[in-house]
Amino acid sequence: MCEARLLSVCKAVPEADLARLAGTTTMIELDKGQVLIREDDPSAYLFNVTAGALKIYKLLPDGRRQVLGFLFIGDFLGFGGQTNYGFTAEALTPVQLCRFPRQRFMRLLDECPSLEHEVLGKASSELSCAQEHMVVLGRKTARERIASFLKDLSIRTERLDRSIEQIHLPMTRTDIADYLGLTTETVSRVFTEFRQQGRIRLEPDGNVHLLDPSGLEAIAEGKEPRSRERTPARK
Amino acid sequence: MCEARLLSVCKAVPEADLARLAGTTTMIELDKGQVLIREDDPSAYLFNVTAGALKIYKLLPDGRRQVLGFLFIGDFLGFGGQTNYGFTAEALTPVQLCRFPRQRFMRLLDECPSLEHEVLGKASSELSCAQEHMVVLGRKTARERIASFLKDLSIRTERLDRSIEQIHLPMTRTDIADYLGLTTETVSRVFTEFRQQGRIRLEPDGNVHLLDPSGLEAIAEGKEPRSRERTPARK
DNA sequence: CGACACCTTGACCAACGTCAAATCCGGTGG
DNA sequence: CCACCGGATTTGACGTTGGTCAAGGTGTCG
Repeated sequence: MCEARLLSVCKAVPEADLARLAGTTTMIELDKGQVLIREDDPSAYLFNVTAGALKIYKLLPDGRRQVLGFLFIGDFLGFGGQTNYGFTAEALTPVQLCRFPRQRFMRLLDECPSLEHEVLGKASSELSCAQEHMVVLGRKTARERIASFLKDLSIRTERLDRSIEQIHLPMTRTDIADYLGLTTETVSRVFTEFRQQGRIRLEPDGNVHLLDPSGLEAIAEGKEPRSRERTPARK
Repeated sequence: MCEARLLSVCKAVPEADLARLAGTTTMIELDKGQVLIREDDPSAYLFNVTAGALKIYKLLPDGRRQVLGFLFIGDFLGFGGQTNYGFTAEALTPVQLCRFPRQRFMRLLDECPSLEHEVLGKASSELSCAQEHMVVLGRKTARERIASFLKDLSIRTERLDRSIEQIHLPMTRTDIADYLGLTTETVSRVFTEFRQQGRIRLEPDGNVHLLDPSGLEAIAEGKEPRSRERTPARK
């Protein structure tokens, strides 16, 4: 009977089965900075975020880090690797989650097709997000990456709150850099550039106002004039 | 009753339901270069590759391209965007596919939990692949990207054929570049470097021999000293 | 044999990374 | 209330990886 139920996978579970789900579910709380799951650990549990924000990331042996995404209320966490987690998850803020034992949850899927539908839907939309992010990482410039990032957060914020032109960044510049395949310095420089251009306003507490959403949108989509464009040969 | 059945999602369908699935399924064939689905088109069908290879990609307005992946026999294609495709799919070789009407297929999922399990499994493992590729795109050098690419193909080849140290590249250098977030020139230069170091042998028909799998593995994982070359060139 | 698409190679260059230092800011303790 | 500390952020100078541009090579097919 959690408050986030309408946002979570649980919304797909009919009343009759809800008790069974609840019986095996534990409420978990984490402080900022605490690690929820560790890459390559056996995936004994699945989770549903009911409050707060997390980052998930993978590490290379030499310490390079790729942040795969940020999770907020309603996000589901755990599918992917069949037997072991494929990434580390760490709290960006104090976090509250529902924890489901993996085996039990999987068994419940058999008996509750609407739940499996819901989970498949979550997996599909995560896959879409991942594919969109590949475009960002593979083909966009630093400015385009930052603009895409701000736009994405704005859209996700919109789905929860209603304010679309003010967003909150619970993560550090380093997290953003590791998400976008950049360095903190580059992230900082682009933020400064956008600020000086009047496109955003940065507050010290991590709030950001999008003063020029459509301009950011244009940059994000690569519709902005770039110095050199691939146009039909000029000679 | 297709030959690829044991590799495809259909393997999860019990005999009883198989007729219903078959009744709505069409066999599709494409020539090299033909487009199967186009980004943003309504997703009326889902597909299962039964022969050949395809690439899937997204385009930016100015023509920049990100190849999201390559599909081979057994790969499933179509989930993701709920109502429209999220990418274009184009044949790299002559291709054969099973085509399922989306609506019908979705309805069949309700009645056949093992099929839905299978699809969810495919979606999950695609998500894992996508996340792994984010690390490649966001945090690896050109050499590491190429080494990762060769290793991935080697592992996928292993699952189908048995040869792990000889792989085939049905795609062009440009496709590889657009998959790895590089340019054709860089891909070509790294191939040349690996060839000169005796790590690979390139044949004109697209076959590649991995002469030094463990060296490539080390490079792919970023375990290689970031400095200069290694091992004497064997040519 | 020639056209064409693909691939390789070379010279140059710029976007972004690296390294270093200054600044900001929240928290802590006197 | 204020001085101080440490981590986060910003800013600047400079370097490098990989992109750009251009030319030439190679294989295929009609």
